[in-house]
Amino acid sequence: MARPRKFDERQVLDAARERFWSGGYAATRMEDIAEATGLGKGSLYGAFGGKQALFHRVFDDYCGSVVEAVSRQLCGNDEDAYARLSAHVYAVAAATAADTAHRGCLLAKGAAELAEHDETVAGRARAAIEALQALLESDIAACQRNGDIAADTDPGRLAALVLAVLRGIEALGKAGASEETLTDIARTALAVLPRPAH
Amino acid sequence: MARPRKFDERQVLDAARERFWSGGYAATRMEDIAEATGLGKGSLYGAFGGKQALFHRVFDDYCGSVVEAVSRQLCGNDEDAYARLSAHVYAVAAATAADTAHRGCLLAKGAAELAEHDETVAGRARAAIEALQALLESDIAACQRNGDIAADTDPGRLAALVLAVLRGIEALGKAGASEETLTDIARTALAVLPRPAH
DNA sequence: TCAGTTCTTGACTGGTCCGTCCATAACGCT
DNA sequence: AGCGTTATGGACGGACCAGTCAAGAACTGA
Repeated sequence: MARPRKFDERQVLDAARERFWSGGYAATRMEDIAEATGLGKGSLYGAFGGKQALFHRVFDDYCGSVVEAVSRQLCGNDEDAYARLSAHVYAVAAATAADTAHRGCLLAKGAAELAEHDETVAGRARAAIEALQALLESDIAACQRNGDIAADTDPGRLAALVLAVLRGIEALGKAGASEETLTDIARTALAVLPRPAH
Repeated sequence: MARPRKFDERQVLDAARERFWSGGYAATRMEDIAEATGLGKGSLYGAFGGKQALFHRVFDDYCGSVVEAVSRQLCGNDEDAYARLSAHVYAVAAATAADTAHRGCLLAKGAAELAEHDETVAGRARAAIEALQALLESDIAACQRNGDIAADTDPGRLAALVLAVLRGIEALGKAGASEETLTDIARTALAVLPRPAH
């Protein structure tokens, strides 16, 4: 009936994410995104509404995909729960160190720039953080059931601590800490988690 | 000989910091700062050179004052080293929770927005982080000498971990974590630090 | 009091950027 | 093929903003 879209929405969102991620919200121009995708500005506005709406869409997608990725890394049986936790913590350190451009995480960057004045961004960031904490808590509880972590500590508190360490690794990576430092932090954090008495 | 300045440089820097802190670099207009201080734009440019130069100045001052404040909190004799460490960790959690506007720390916010594209900001942030780590390490070493923390763990690594936790507390606070959560993280972090065997 | 220097102010410039608009293109249905 | 509908793309409007400039103000030393 009507003229079909020539572009793939997914690709446009990916390109937009790339731009917002490296430049930040304020410093990214809609024209940058238009050029990056080959679209005209009219199409961009027609499809997504405007700069803020586009960012919200990108931010939502990003938060969702982060939570989903962590969920895949942390869900499983009790026997491997500690191995999954350990792998996840090291993976965050490695990924942060590998991010030589020091862009950090879009979740952190977007929240830092906009959360104070944009309730939508703030709410979405809060929800993502809570989801991550819940995933960690459930994995840590599994570790406790399997005897890999002392059962006398509240798993929620340990999860909050681990989450803080992970976000801290991000932050230090952005400030230029070396891969060695970040890996050391990951190792030390895992090492200080309370082990059950034998 | 010449006409003296009517304004206090310190007050202008404070006002500028306030604006950059809540709005971010890109979203703050030089005119905002001019209005906040009652100065004309010409005076601002005459005294500080430009927007970027002014931000660098503000950022430098902020980093310096943070390091200095932490230094005051953490330096002292070995007997009180653990008490100082503990007080500092709780203080960061409390300060983050008290920051209801969720602006976080200008060091983190400025680095998040600009470090990728501004080598001066990146370098200054890195230097500040290293200074904070050194302060923590020296206090933790004092704790070890005094028998409050197990001496068989490298103080540098513990310091890096504590620093990551502190930065993580900041990040979670910005994402909307409750005061209770933040205080719990502080408590748990202190609790998991290795104690010497009796 | 006058000269010389530095500070102040706000209007102005040149450029940037968000968002709109419109002429045109592509498609399916009848 | 003709028509209605939706997508495209680029030019345009209007607002905003960093930085400049020129005219005048404030001060000191002679």
